[in-house]
Amino acid sequence: MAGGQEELHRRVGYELKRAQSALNQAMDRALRPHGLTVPQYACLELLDQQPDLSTAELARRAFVTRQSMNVVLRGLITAGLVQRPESVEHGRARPATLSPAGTRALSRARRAILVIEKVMLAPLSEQRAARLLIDLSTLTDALRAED
Amino acid sequence: MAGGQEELHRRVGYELKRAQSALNQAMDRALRPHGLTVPQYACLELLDQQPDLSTAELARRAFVTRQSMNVVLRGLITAGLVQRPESVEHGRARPATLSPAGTRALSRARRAILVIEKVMLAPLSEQRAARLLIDLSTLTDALRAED
DNA sequence: CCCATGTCAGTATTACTGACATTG
DNA sequence: CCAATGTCAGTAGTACTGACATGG
Repeated sequence: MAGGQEELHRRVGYELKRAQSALNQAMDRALRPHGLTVPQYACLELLDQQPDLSTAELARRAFVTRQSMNVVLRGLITAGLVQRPESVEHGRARPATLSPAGTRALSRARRAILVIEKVMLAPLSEQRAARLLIDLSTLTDALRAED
Repeated sequence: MAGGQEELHRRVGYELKRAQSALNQAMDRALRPHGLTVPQYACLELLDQQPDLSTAELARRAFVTRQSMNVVLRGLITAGLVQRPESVEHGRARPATLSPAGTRALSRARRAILVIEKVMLAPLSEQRAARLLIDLSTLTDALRAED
């Protein structure tokens, strides 16, 4: 109950930032040879997991605004990795899907990323890694519940 | 040994990003009324913990380049929160320090940030929070060791 | 009317690389 | 000569806000 909690509080932001910074840098280095940025890779993963997502939906899942996601998406379309219909019969949302080239690019990029994630988790036991993910998720939910 | 590890690997990047995104957003909202950005606040904290750091040293501790830190620092100097000597007797490094106004601004901002960090850690026991920080640090070190 | 979406426009901040002079 | 620092310049990519039209 003493100052121990204060210390924890002061460090959680720092450790999170440090971890994300290291991961981001490592991912960026790994993706560069593939001509992808980290947000672009994230977008490809989202579309692979669930095709036909709209820009707005992709934005929510990547934690950015529609406008930012639109820029990322445009880059991927220009590169021929993502396709979107010019118009749709119903509604405004134009669902995006991976092109064959996009699927191939994601496949290659994913291999590089998996190596990084494996290295990162290597020092932890499987149980401990699982608990880490749960706790991270708990933190996030606590923050988002404050809105 | 089965596909369980694959699953963990696939999720660690996502959970880290999600947590950082939520924290960043919350901090940004909390700091805006104080006229500070997240990197600016981080810089003030670093200078409070250890005054007279050079731009390059601040950059290393904030995980950015000298050039980026210089921009952040210039904003803080313009706002009158940080002071740097025009020239130094010895060497090139110009140590930065908090001005009285900077100390006051940091003090106010820190209160807002501590609330956020407290909310974030509230769902975890002290022991579990401590373990989380240790594990995060371990992950980061594993990544950085790869360079 | 309301809400979500897509999109245009403008801007800010952070962040990077490259280059160069300076200091020890 | 070399390493670290500060700094100028240019650029990229992400991200934001504001605004407006459209579709259900």
